[in-house]
Amino acid sequence: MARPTMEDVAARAGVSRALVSLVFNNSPKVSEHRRAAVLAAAEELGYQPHVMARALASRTSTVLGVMVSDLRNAFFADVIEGLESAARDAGFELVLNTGSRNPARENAALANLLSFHPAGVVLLSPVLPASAIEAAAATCPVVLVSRGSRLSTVDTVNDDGVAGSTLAVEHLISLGHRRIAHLDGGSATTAAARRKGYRVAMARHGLDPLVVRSEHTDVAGEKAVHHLLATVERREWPTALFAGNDFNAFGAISACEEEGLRVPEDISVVGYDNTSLAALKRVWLTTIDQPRMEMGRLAVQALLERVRDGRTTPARHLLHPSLVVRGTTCPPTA
Amino acid sequence: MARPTMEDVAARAGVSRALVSLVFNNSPKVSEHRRAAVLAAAEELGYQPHVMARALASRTSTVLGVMVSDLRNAFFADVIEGLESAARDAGFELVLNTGSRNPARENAALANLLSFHPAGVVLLSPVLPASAIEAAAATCPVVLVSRGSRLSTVDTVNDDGVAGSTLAVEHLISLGHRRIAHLDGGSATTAAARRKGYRVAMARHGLDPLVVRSEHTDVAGEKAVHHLLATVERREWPTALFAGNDFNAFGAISACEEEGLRVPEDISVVGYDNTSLAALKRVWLTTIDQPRMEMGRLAVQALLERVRDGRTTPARHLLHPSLVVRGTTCPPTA
DNA sequence: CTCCGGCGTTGGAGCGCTCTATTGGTTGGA
DNA sequence: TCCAACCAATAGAGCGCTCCAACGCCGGAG
Repeated sequence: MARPTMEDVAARAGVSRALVSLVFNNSPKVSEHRRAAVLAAAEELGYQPHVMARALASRTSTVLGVMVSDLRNAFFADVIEGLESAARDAGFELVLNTGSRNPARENAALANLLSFHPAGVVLLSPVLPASAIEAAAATCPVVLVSRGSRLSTVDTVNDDGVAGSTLAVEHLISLGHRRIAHLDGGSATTAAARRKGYRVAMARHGLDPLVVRSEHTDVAGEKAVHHLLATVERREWPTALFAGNDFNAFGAISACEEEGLRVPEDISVVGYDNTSLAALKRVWLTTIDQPRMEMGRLAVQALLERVRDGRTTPARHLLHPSLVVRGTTCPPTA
Repeated sequence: MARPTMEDVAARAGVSRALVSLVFNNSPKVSEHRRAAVLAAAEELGYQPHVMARALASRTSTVLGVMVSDLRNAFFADVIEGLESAARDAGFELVLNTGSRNPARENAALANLLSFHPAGVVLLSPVLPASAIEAAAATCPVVLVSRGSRLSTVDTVNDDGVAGSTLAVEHLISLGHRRIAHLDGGSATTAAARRKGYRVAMARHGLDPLVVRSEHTDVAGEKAVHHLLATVERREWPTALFAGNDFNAFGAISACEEEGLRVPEDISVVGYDNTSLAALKRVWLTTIDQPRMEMGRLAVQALLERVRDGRTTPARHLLHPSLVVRGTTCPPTA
């Protein structure tokens, strides 16, 4: 278990420890034959530089802390893949932590991350109070994903929920729909922007908005539709539904079918998020896709700009979502 | 950004650096009033011990490396939650990495993890060659999750796929089914055990097995069912399907409905994995649940036993899956 | 033949911490 | 009264590495 150190490599290669260090930081001022000797010795011993020792000595960290509010949410998995690939390219490593959408645990998780003295910290949709985020930002660069902030010390990466909703509504309108209801995401952080985009888009076309209070779950989507159909006169029924997210859409589709409405012939449904669920052949949901990997990459980039280029102005990335047309939308039947 | 060190705290509290160290390792041999003074000073300065420096000095690491072959798979998210909670309880931190189910990238990810000189490494369903795993095990304790191994230097944590299949088959038989087909998982690592359990359980009840080659995806499940129904005489059609996993089951259900078979009235379906998909109200799939969090916890425990208690014999955890009865199974209609 | 500049190389200090050995001060039993 | 025993506290070495200042060496200019 005792792993070889730089000293061991130096001894075996017949050089000084400093030279080994230079080789491993591929300094140009090392003669070719020495470099080869060092590399050979390292190879034979199975030597691998000690990240922590390096961090300590160089006073710079290659660690990027990542706090995920909810690992189970597949959305974050994609963002993390983006983070990971960007981090690897830049020579950084990720240290991951979960907060389970609980402020106290998120705080502990964040403290934990900070104890690594990381180069930067990425918070994925944290439920932390702004004060905690501000405190962290005093320590190292912080970037928020899927959560806004006014703090000038933190960067943010979000999808443009207003634009996403607009895409959904415009798509439905272009198909010929005019009575389009929105199943609202309630208290979810992303819900407000989506609702706003819906309202604005509807207004632009002179259409009356119809917002049904719901949540980002399949059960809520189901309930909302039953409620909607029960309270609205039949001939006033919407011909299209724009759900707050894919799960909600899934529940909404179930409810529609239970009510004897075929999707999409009788009623079109659009989701949001483009989760793996939406791509299942059976569901084949028309939905709004957020560039998740890209969001991860941008988060890392924002961090690096602060670390390497010394940027101090806040970066505000608002990414453009895109429409993924699948099988749950079609023109309304006259 | 310059963070306070132990030296700063010591100076402010009017004690030596060593005393501060003792306080932070809550040694019993520190007088109460000094402890209070140190804690107060640390609080005022916002001091937080530097994990890396500590690791270096103590020659022990509190880092647990985790390599996830595929972060997108929600299965691993649950396992990681288990790892995380167990690690936190034991005072360890997770360093995470992804391999994207690509041997070369997994190798790089593993090397990366090892450069932290972690206390141990958890590999979640790696596709790495055994030799790479063996090499890693020479460096620090290694535990494999959802992947077997003969190496005596590594521990393993798996679910008992044979037992899981048995549960599924016994459930169907107890409902009165006798013609039960299995939609095989093909090359997936877990498929062999599931297939075997199916065969054994069927044989025990004197029933003829019917294995349909498939994959762990919804599209494959759909295809398999269409193929099955096309090649088997109608009166010989199975009354129940045991799918290789939930996705496969989902596709299978779609296909059944397309063929005019109602689920579960005309045909029962059992999945495997109890993914979040299975719990969706619309799907409400009877399936086999793996104790994923528990698997994560056991993985950490296995590591700790090697690190702390010096265990050198391999641990082989085979966890018992359980049956989750939902809405896709019922007695066959005579 | 001496001197200088530059290159490849090295010693050593130090990053923030732990840990062993040791100090100085207090008790309590002989 | 003295010393062993004990306790709280500390000095200092060292973990594996980086980085700066300084070194020896060589070739070419003077």
